[in-house]
Amino acid sequence: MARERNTGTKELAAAPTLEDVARKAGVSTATVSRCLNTPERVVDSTRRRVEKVINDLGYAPNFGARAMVSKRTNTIGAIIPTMENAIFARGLQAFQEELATHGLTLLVASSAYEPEVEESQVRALLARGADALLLIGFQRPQSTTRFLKKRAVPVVVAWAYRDDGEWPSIGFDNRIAMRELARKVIALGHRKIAVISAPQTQNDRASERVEGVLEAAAENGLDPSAIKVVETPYSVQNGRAAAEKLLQSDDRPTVLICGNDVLAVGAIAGAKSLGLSVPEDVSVTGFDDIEIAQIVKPALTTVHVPHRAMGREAARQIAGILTGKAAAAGSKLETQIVDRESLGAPPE
Amino acid sequence: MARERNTGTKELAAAPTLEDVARKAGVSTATVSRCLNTPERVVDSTRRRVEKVINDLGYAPNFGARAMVSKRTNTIGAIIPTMENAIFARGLQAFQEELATHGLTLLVASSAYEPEVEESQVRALLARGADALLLIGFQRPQSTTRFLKKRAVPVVVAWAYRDDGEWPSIGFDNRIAMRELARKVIALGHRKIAVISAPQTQNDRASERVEGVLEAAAENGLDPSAIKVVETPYSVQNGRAAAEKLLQSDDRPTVLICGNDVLAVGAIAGAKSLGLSVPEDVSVTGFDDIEIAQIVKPALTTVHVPHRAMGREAARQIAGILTGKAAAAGSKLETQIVDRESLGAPPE
DNA sequence: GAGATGAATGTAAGCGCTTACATAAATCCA
DNA sequence: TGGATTTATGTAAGCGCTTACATTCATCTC
Repeated sequence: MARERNTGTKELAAAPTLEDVARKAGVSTATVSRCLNTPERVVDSTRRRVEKVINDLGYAPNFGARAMVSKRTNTIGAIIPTMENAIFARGLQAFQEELATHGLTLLVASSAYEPEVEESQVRALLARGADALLLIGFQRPQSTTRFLKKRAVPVVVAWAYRDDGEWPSIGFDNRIAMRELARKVIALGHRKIAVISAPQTQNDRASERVEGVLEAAAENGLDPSAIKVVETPYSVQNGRAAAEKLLQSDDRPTVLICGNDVLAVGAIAGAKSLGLSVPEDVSVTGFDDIEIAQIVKPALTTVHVPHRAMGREAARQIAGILTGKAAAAGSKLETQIVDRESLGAPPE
Repeated sequence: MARERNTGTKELAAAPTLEDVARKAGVSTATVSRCLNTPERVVDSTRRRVEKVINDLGYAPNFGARAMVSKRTNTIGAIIPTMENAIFARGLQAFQEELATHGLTLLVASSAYEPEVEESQVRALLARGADALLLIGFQRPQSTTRFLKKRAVPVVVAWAYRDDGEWPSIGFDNRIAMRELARKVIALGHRKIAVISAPQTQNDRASERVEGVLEAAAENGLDPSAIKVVETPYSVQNGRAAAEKLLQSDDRPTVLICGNDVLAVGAIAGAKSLGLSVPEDVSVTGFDDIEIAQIVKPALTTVHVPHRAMGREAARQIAGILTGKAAAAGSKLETQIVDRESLGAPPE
């Protein structure tokens, strides 16, 4: 009677299978499967009996087996650079919520900003049957792109926008957004500008933002090469350290343009620790407009990114591709400068 | 020659299979499988040939098929209440890192603090083959517990500690931690205490923290029923709104004890918006000691939770269970009050 | 009331992989 | 040099599921 299973050293009780349910309910596996997938095709009395057994046994269909035969997992993979800070959290949440309304499940992996990790996550997610992928930014090794192309996986890129990119993208133009902010900074009279950026290699968002600053400088007759650019991974601590170093140099900048809000919050802390007040002695700007930007004192002048709209739209386009309704066209979103307290005129 | 596949409307190119690789490399599927799993059992020349084909084809083994036959996925599922704020981020990151050193992969799902969502996530994660689960806190519907017991899945609970719990837990005693903090508050002279908590139903961390406050009050001869407890979901906005309401009441509390740092940061903002200064007019305390606690002005007096240690230890115990080395014993961690600026003596 | 119709259920193939077992080839030793 | 041993590779079963097709049985229709 008892089936011979689980003879190894494993402690996990063997999960009940479709067949277990079928046997106990006195029906065929096909009927059980139908109860799960097309209940209207099973007569009530049978269905109730089967459902009871399913409950009694604590049965849950084996996802792998199901995926293997139906070739569809309704799972979308997303690979974000980090979970540590809030940069991607809100957008991802919205992405998830919107996916759910289309019956899709999200699987998240984080690459720690390492291209090789990203590639292995891509493989892992596809092996797990992800029907489509959400990636951040365009910059990645050829090998990853080639692999993705070969597999012809639907891919959507977010947090960046490019209309001639490898894949449709839902995002904004990082360069232009930052250029606008830099123009505003320069218009206020700042001439000694320093930038605190994330490492620019393999991070197009970071490098485009820096470009934006340099462009605005050039436009205004400033020497771009005179702008100090410090690179350091996104973290409050790093932002603080970078700011302290920059502000202790002989030729102190009057403004610190930061690659994102996390660095900017650190920069404010760094300025304060040196006894400088923001924005009277030195101005600080951020990018992203995450929650913390409103909380820090002085509140951060930053670039607002429509995170939720971006996540939602990305999910919609993916759902569109998967149902064959529409080839995703990408979508360019607008950012907007949020004027708060941390940016003022330069001293004197 | 070409295999007949992918005849549906799907756009996804059929992923290459083991057999595709085998055919192209002129070997059997068993050999290809061995190249992947036990390369030392394949002669060099063959292995190199196979590896080349694997690369050319962009082959990645189908995870579902693999899991189905090997009964092991090396995947651990974690279900956290929310990804929105940073509460769980750091601990989860450490959990992940430690899992990786044991060759285990993390799959994260979030329940949005909804018990039914949690249960469905449990099922989804197990269907996906999770070898073990990390859950937050002990409180959940019977049905979920029953299901988990029936399946005999290894489960470890974090962010709470109980030595007589259903499962081993890696965490701390929320009640005692909060009681210590409340004692300190009362010792400073506060008598009009209000609590801003997350909704207590189905959240043992929240309810135990509230209990801790009431206990400290009772110990000190205060009437626990005189303590106002406001419940609102964790968010800065909600914390702010709750604080504003509380601080505008006739009998204004002199301290707002908040269920976590996110609410506390909101509470500080609320106090300020009413023109009250913290801690001179009203004190505020938090719980968790997330990054934001040091950034907000005034810096938050809060309970430091060893997030990273907790995540790491949870991962170790899970790895221990899975390798059969050790039955997880759980582990009680110590929290510690961090004295910063937001808690002072009551006014007058 | 006999054949047609349709609803409910069963049968069995096959998805991509691992692995026990079978076989073939290479190496060894007296 | 021939049989025993070792090493490399192949063969095929079976993991849990879905689904096309086959079967059974109750209802109709004239």
